[in-house]
Amino acid sequence: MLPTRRQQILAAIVEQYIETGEPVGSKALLSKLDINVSSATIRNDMAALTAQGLIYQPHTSAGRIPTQSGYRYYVDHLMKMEELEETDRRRIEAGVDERSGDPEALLTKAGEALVNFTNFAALSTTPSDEHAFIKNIEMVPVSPKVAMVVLLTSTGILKSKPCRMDVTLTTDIKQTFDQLVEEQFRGTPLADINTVKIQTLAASLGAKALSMSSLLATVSDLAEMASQADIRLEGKSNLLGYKEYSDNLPSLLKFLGDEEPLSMLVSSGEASGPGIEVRIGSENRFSELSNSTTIISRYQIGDGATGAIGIIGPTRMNYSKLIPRIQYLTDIISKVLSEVYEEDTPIHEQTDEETS
Amino acid sequence: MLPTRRQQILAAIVEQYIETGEPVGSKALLSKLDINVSSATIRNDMAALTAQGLIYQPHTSAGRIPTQSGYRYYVDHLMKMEELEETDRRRIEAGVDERSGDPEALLTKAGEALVNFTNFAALSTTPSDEHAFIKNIEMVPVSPKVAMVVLLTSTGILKSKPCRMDVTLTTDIKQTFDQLVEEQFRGTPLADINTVKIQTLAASLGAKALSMSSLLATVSDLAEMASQADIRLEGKSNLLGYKEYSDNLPSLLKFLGDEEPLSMLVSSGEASGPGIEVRIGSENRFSELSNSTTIISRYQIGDGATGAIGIIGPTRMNYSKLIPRIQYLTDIISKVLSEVYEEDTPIHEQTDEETS
DNA sequence: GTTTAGCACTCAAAACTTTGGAGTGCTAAT
DNA sequence: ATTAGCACTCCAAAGTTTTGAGTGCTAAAC
Repeated sequence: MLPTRRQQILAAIVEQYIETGEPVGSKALLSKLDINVSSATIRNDMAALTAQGLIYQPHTSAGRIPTQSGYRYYVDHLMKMEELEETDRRRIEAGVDERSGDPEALLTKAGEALVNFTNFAALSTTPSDEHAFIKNIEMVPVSPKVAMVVLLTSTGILKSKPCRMDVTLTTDIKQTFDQLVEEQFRGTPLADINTVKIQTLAASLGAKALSMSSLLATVSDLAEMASQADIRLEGKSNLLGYKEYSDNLPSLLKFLGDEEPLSMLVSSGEASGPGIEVRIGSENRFSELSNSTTIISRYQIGDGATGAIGIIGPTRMNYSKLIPRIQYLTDIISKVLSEVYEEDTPIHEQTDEETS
Repeated sequence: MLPTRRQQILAAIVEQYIETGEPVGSKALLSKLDINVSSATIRNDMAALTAQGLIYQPHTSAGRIPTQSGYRYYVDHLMKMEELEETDRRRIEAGVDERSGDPEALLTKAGEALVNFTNFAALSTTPSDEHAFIKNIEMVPVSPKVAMVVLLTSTGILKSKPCRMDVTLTTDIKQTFDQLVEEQFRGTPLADINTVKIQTLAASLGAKALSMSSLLATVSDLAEMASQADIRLEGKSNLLGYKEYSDNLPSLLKFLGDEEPLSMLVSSGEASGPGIEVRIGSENRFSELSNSTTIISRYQIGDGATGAIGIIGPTRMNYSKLIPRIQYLTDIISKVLSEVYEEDTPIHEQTDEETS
């Protein structure tokens, strides 16, 4: 455990550096920390902190900058979370004002809100739930050989895809398909739809298999699409301008342009439930992020589907301000989505009885 | 009309400058243009071209750079379109390989393809058609008071929106709605759906109006959403790195982040049909684009819906190479989409007879 | 033992200077 | 109309100087 004064000094260095972006010298600390020691004493402490790897000098005659471990120590032990003002809350709420409860729209809005109030890049994923099931599948003819197939899940995710048929569409085909949906798909967990299931199903159709095959393949694709959360990243261009990125912007932007590493980034957290996770520099496992911090927060709908939102920015970011804000945004998302999607049971049948 | 040699000189300056980005001097031209005059002669011609405002010098002792008018003259009179190699064609085709014919997916892919082969920012709009009509509307309950409403148009655009009900959903409500869709909406041109129509319709429902009102409002919203093309811009971050933007990148990116000016940009072209339009510098009406060129090309599905794709980049771009490529990409888009959506008539009824 | 004043030292950044060369415009000759 | 020749301009790159913030160390003070 660090002596108190050294903790104060480290905290002051981190906060000052976050604010100004300039290396912090002993004199500057003196005025910031009204503490009754001389600059020489502070220099001694700074030398000790440097030896411990918590701060470093960019060159011999410069002030100190926090190292990655320095930030980590600060976040873990020294940081005081900044309380949210009422106006902050209201601004965050306004940013995700999406009354309809469409999860995709809401998450997009949340991402935009993060981009706006953090000035970093923001990522968001739609909810995914291994227990999600198919609520409905519709097939609508669009032209003689093309039908639009639409799948809706219990978590409110809607995916659609055109299906190009091998044969001309007939009402017969549509009826067969609708029946199949009714008997085989509605209520089925997404996880249960796989190529094996689709193939055995096709086999059982006998003569009708031919006309159904491309439709079934489309259903399978849609189930696949709906079960994996999609991830989006916004505000990449916010990252320009941060001088810590001036060297390696191209490689960072390229990295962020790919979906795959991003979703690894999101999913690689502790598999545990909700919570906020701060990864500093190389704690993100990707070399492209070695001078970035990610703050990723998980939301949960009722006690079912989960997803994440978060930001990516330079390690020099205002942790004590951002963390509570992201936390609050996450809480709102959980709340709004839970209101709409909490009850897992389809109401179709229930209301049937009620009204009769 | 410019004398032939001056034309040659202007063309050579434009081409050389496009290639290297450096001001072009008289000696450099001498070797590029094997022409039997001395550098002094060329200098005289260059002085004349400068006087006419077609080229300029960044400073007294530098070579020449094309002005906006210089580029314009080049594009209008001097440029030789570069023929497409077979491999180019194939690469472009591969870039938009989207067999399904979903217009939104296809246009997104086309935008990505443009981003990749031009290294600029690319914009694309989904098709919009004032004669488009409603193909189908589905309403699927999601929770006791929320239904997902999905609208599909004759042009293959699918829009969905959750609708939060004032009352609990019942099968009765669903039946009423489905009947309404059948009788009032299916086949109706999108342009005919407006708040007046919705209100008169609601009035005619009598007692049922209350339970229908939010659903009808949602339908109205969806029709609105479906009738206006959405526009997307990709590859903004490609614009980093061009030194012509090093000053005013932030304002440019901010401008490109807004949808509204972008759609004005796309729609402000001559209202005429298909065709490719090159706007250089201030020919784009926005001050933020004063050192950018936009190349915007319109595609058309059959003889109905139209949309646009295009690029935004610095005025220093390879016009003779890009224009034919964008043209070719446009042709492909038109062709692929026409194949699927050309026939405007719903086939539901036709096939009914065929199979009976 | 911890703290402090004082001083020599270091080094990056900014300001300034030097140099080289590409390119021009002009003039007088062809 | 074209050209050779020359004086001139001015940027860019490289080199130089100046400045000042900040350090580490030492020896004295608490």
